[in-house]
Amino acid sequence: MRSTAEARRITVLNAAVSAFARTGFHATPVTAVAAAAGISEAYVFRLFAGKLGLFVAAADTCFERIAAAIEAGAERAAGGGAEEILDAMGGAYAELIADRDLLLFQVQAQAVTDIPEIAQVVRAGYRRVATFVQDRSGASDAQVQQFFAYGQLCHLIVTAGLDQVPEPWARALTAGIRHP
Amino acid sequence: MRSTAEARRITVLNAAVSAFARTGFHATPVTAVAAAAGISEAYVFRLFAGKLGLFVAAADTCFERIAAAIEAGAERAAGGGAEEILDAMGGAYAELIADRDLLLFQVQAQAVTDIPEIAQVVRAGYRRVATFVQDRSGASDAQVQQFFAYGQLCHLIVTAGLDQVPEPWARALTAGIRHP
DNA sequence: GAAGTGTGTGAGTGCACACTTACAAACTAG
DNA sequence: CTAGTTTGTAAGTGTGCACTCACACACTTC
Repeated sequence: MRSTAEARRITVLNAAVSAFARTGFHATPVTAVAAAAGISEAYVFRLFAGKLGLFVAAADTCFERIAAAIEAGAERAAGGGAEEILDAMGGAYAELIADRDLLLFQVQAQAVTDIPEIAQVVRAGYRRVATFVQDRSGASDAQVQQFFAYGQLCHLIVTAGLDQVPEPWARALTAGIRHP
Repeated sequence: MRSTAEARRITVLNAAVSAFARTGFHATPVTAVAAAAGISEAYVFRLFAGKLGLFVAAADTCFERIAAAIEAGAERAAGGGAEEILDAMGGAYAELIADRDLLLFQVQAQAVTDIPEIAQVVRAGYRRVATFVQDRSGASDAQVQQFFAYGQLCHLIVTAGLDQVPEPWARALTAGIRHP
């Protein structure tokens, strides 16, 4: 055996997150994912249940990575107050999305929530992250809400490239946002 | 003449905003827009410079409507403090996106900013709205930033359908958000 | 060494869709 | 009433892409 199917699946998923992040669900041919993973298109279809199955699996790993990063961030502020923990989580998240793939994938996933299977995995992903943030930080509802609001602002900053715009309105929107 | 080209363009743009909002740029065939507008696909291509030209034009009208709504909201709080004006703008925006088309279109547009022409029109749209909010409300940078952060949170709430989720984490994220 | 199982692909198939072209009908100007 | 302009469409064309199938190679088991 050249490789186990499970190992291939992981390779393909990494390629898929990257590819879908850049061009989105509908504009990304699975040939592109296959090429990036170094295998044939046909085998991708054997490993996953269609393009949709691949996207959903990629979304799953995406949220898993985000949850793990936030969890690790929280560890670093263990014992601190709610705001300190939230801040540490935010910092860990900022580091994680420095390569932009995870952030852009979330944006792409949000854009195709008209497909029920995707809407479901997006909700499940945010449920996982949000409950963890809430439970682990012990922050108030309002604080948690603010945490996610500024996270979403980060999506806008990156997709619209606002950190490259030297005008006052863009400076106001990007001020103090970590590493977008 | 059955109709002027300019009138047709407006009809088509309204249909385009609706259609693109639902299924996004790549998954929306221009036949769908043409059908919704009640004309032939071929004529859409005569009225606009390709599918991309149509999308960009639709984005333009989208941000124009948003700016107009916020402007009208600001009028209602004329003479008030920064926070009152911001609040009135937020209320006007919340009313505007009750039908979801304008909100979803923004999400779709953000997802295809890998296409330079779309990135440009998105930036231009936010420039227009953000400068107006900043200038007209007289609010601080931080207040303006917060305004947009919670606006973006609204996108998440609607696309993921969080207002339909009766769990605590979802309640925390949606608390106090106006009419998503 | 034969039979089975898991890994992998080349070569299709069929369809959806962006965009074009040739043509027709309505209206206008003189 | 005719020549020109504008509004409008039916019927293509070509291409990209999701998905399939028949087939081949590697490895194991007995």
